[in-house]
Amino acid sequence: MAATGDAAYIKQINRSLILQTIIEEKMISRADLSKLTALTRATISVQAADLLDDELVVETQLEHHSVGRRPIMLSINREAGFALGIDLDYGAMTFALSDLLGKLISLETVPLESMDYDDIIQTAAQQIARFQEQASSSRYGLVSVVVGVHGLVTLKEEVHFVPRFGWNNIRLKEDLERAAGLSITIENNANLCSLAERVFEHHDAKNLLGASLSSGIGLGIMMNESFFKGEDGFAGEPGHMIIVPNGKPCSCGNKGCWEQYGSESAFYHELAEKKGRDRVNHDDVRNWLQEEDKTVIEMIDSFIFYLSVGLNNMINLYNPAVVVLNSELLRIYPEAVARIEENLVSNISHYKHLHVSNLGKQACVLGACALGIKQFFQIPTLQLEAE
Amino acid sequence: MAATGDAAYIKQINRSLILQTIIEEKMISRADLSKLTALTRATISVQAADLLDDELVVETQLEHHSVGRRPIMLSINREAGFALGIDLDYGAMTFALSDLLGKLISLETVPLESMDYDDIIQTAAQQIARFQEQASSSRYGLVSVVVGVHGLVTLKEEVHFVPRFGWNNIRLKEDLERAAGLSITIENNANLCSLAERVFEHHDAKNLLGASLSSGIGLGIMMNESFFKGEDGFAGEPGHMIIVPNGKPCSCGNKGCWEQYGSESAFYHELAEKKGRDRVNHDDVRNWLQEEDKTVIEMIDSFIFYLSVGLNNMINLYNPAVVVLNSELLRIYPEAVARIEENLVSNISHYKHLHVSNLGKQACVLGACALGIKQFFQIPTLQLEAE
DNA sequence: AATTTTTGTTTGTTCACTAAACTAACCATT
DNA sequence: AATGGTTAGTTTAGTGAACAAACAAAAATT
Repeated sequence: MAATGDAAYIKQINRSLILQTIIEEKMISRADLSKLTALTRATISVQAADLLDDELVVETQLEHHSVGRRPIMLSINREAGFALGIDLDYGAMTFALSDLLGKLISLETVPLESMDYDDIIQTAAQQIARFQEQASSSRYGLVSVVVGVHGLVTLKEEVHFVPRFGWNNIRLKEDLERAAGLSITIENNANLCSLAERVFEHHDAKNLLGASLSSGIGLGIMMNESFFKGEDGFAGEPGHMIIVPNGKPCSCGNKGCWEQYGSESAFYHELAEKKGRDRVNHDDVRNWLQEEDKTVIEMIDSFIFYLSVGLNNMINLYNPAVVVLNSELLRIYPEAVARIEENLVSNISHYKHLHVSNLGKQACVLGACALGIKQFFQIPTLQLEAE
Repeated sequence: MAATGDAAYIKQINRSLILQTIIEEKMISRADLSKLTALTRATISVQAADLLDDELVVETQLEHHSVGRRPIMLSINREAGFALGIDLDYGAMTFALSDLLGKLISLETVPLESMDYDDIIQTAAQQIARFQEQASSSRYGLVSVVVGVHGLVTLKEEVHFVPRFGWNNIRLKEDLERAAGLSITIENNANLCSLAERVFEHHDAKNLLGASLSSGIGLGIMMNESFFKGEDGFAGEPGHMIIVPNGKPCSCGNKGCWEQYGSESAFYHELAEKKGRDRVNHDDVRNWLQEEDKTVIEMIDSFIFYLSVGLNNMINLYNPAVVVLNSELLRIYPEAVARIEENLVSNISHYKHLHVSNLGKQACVLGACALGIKQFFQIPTLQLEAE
């Protein structure tokens, strides 16, 4: 059983604390680390020596214009290793390589021609090998590979269900690890998006919801610096929350699910019907909006009403500090946030801020890199600059 | 800043682990503790000596019928102190005194004649003093006083809002601590109910939802052995989840909130209307059910439909292992669970078990005692026998 | 040049753990 | 009764990481 405590455990705790403080402060002396962490200067010196030895931090001499001995500044050796984040989306895989402070080194999107599982594994493995080669000259090489999957992922990182690919209970982790020859982390894409918002954008939000609106509605829940996953890892499926009893039928077996009313594809689908078209896309909507097309504005208002109903429910259930909506549609509708907030009037709902994401489609890969960095440093919280 | 590690911290971690193991195993030797905790026998001996010294555990010699030296069994000194749990409900306060293993020593309900805040504080303080006297001969006396409040409680234990009492931003903790002269913990009643279910009933459910249906719908969320509270402490207010857009108006300012459809009082209210009565109560419904009254059965079915809609939503958002419904109404309708489960058919919803609570109205005070015991022993998880 | 101030290192102590040897107590067999 | 085997619990020596305090280094101020 047992997670017992011993000296090594203490040292690990304090090492994490020190690393985390260095990342937050960007550049800091041993003396200041001692003040911030409440560890003695002696302890800091020993730990700093270990970190220097491991090449995880570097020393810098700055000029100094106050009394006392000049401090030796410590900062993260950001190129000691690299993190690879992968967004395994329908139709395309996106790869992001970042340094240890989350700065993007390269960002590439590879279209997925084949839907065949083995082909996808092969393509991914080839790309991973390429990035591994690119990172190989650094001290630690590729420190992590994290794959974002647009579906249900269990606590054991098994892929339980991915609607667009038609995958059921796939052992993606094992298959990809075998093909690529290194350890891989599988995570739900909405979780990665919410982590990205937390790490790169909302440094004050300890409790954050990230909702991705596209074909369905994905929800990433960051509470107290960690993902909220529930018993199996399936927490946060708000798309199948019933908001209209006996409403539109849904593929899940129920009627009136939120994603039949509040997802972007529901919006496009209904708009196409109203416009008597086969399909409409993002650019059509943008043009209609510039022309102040009445039908479109009415439909957006209706969309926002149903969106707000679901948001109201999530806010009541999770009490987040910040809610981030990742939606291409809302990005082109400047009043979106104001319009939604007009609907969030209950005196029970408590949240601090509602935003439309700035990270957009990069959120998933950025979150994947961030997760890899967190794991590598073994730190519970991470705050980085997007550049 | 900083929660740093040092030797004392290690010792505390291992002490908690040992105490928790003794509670789980009820009676265990040092040698077996060593096996279960992976600490060496030497370490266990030192810690056991401390615990004996603190009178938190006692030694027992049992007869023994196998080879080798006879073990000295350790078990919790259950009467070293007592926990007091208080349910501050509208109209009545319930007090439960338990030993350190959660066995009820006394259970008393005091009607609240006055609604005046100061009178309530006075009454509570007097009762607390009585129980403190009762516990005073033990080594630690009253080790904790936990008050369950039927409303929103912040992370700092401020009472933000209690509908039935009309309280807003009340400093109940401070006022009661001053009047009673000891430290007091304030907690939301639904949280305490869910803790009680976890501690006394569902020992395998790491992730549990406890929903209390009465005048409103309260939700206690136990995830990974701790309360899920959100940014302010207000997470889990499903009563104000909108399940009927533009539905019945609610006091919260929205329309179509779940508690207008799925709470017991909504049910009674609507039934009274249908029956052309001023009001109906629990016994009326029980009688009608025995007579197989058609109106009542129809109405229960409708109630269960709306109840299921909300449960479906909570299950999708939290992915719990176990959902416990605390409802007097459902207790007298034996098919309740089966009927609800007929509605939970989505292939996205994941939960393991749905139950109607056995603890009923005692859940809150039992959970309050359990919380006090957890705090006193400083252990993250607790499993006790209800007797 | 001497003084003050701050940074970082060195030395010695404390504390909780482990490992291994030891003592204690019991059963089984001869 | 004596011996051997087995399990329970204690003692002792050693390790690692923290802390405290003294010390050394380096800069600005006087």
